Amino acid sequence: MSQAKYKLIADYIRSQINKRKWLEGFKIPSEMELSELFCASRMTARKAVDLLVHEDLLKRAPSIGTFVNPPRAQSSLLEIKNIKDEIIERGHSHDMVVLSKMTLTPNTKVAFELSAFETKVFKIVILHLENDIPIQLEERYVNAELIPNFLEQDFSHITSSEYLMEVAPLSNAKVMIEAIIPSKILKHHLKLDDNTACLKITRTTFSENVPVSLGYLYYPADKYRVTSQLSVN
Amino acid sequence: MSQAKYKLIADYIRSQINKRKWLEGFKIPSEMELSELFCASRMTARKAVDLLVHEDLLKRAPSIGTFVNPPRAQSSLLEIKNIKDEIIERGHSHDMVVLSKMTLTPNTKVAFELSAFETKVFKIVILHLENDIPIQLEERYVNAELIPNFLEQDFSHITSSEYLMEVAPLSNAKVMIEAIIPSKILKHHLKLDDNTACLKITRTTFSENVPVSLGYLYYPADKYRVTSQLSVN
DNA sequence: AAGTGGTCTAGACCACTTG
DNA sequence: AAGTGGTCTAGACCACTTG
Repeated sequence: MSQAKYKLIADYIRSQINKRKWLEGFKIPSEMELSELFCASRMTARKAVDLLVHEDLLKRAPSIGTFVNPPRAQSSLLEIKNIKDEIIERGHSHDMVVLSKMTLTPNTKVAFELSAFETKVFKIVILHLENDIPIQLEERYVNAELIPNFLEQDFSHITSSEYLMEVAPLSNAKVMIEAIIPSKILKHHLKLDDNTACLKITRTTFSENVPVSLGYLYYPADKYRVTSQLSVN
Repeated sequence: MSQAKYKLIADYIRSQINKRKWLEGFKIPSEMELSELFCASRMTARKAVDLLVHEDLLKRAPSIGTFVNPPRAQSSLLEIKNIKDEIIERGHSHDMVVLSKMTLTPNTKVAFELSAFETKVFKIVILHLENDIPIQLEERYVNAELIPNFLEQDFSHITSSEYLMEVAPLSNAKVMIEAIIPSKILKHHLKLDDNTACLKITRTTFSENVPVSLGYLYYPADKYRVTSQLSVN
């Protein structure tokens, strides 16, 4: 299959950045230079740059040039996106390691959030890797009555979000973002040193206003941040 | 001020959607029709559509047409609330201590965010107290050319947000949330112990798409977290 | 004066879905 | 066969910053 020329140019720029040949603040070749380099018209080179500006990888400064933005995984709070899609969109590899699976009687907090006072809940702990580097530890509780086959899924291939989306389409969610000092076990799984904090996102998801799942998502603070654009009107 | 033609076309489409003349699922005029309607080339009409596809307002279906998307998920993180209003709403007392005020030549990062390559910026550092307990350290940079009287304000009585809102009404903002291990000086000002992380919110605010102000807001992680409700549709 | 990104034109060929 | 979006070209003029 053949790629569009502007995608080839974008891939080239992306790879220079990923390979750290072009670092933060680097002024990339001008649109004219790119178009000559790839025997393309300026509009085509420009389209490649447009793509990466939209991905927040580059930033334009009119009359001056186009520059590499600071690196870092980013995520928009607004979108209900799972970590896998986010990683794939960045063109990186995504892998999962299932650390544990169990059925249990929920503690007060979990029971309250899931309105699971009468039923058991399933718990899974999954480590998500981006290019083989830990990026998220997912600790998830699911109402066992609502999603009876949850534990039988192969969570090294399908994400919990994907499976839940299939069986209980998401209608809304409640999100909380906190900063924490990582516990020993978190430091171990996320390979954190003593100088790195941890971002904790707690997300309760609802299907038709019934709480289905509660997830505690832990991220290494040096590799992950949440971003959001907002506008008045 | 004159608008680019593609923006006019985009505004037209946006207004049709906002006025509910074009509803979810509606097939908008083809790129050829739009270009004829506005006496523009197809590439220009296409650029307008591109813009709205990126905003998630439209969706393309090759060979078929371009359609209006369902309304987007929304989040209360969107609310542009300042710390003072938040504290007052809780029925608590709010006080501010101005730690520093200065005029300086911006570093690369600040210059980028504020597009302040040619001008000086003002910097203020303010500690916000809720019931006499430190709740936010605000480090704010403001384009000195755009807001020339900024430093002369009495920031122990008016917040920077309130003043900025007066002189340069906010049109949109970019927000980033991170977790950090606090520096010594942060620990001191926020009275943090060694076991407490710090939530860092970076917010760039725009007035009519011109970046006006860049704020780094630091919160004690044990006293502050961000919450948000979001719903699909 | 030379270089930059921002915008725009008037064409072109393509693969694909539809009547 | 006619219509759609996807891609691409080889130009053009603009405002702006820089040497």
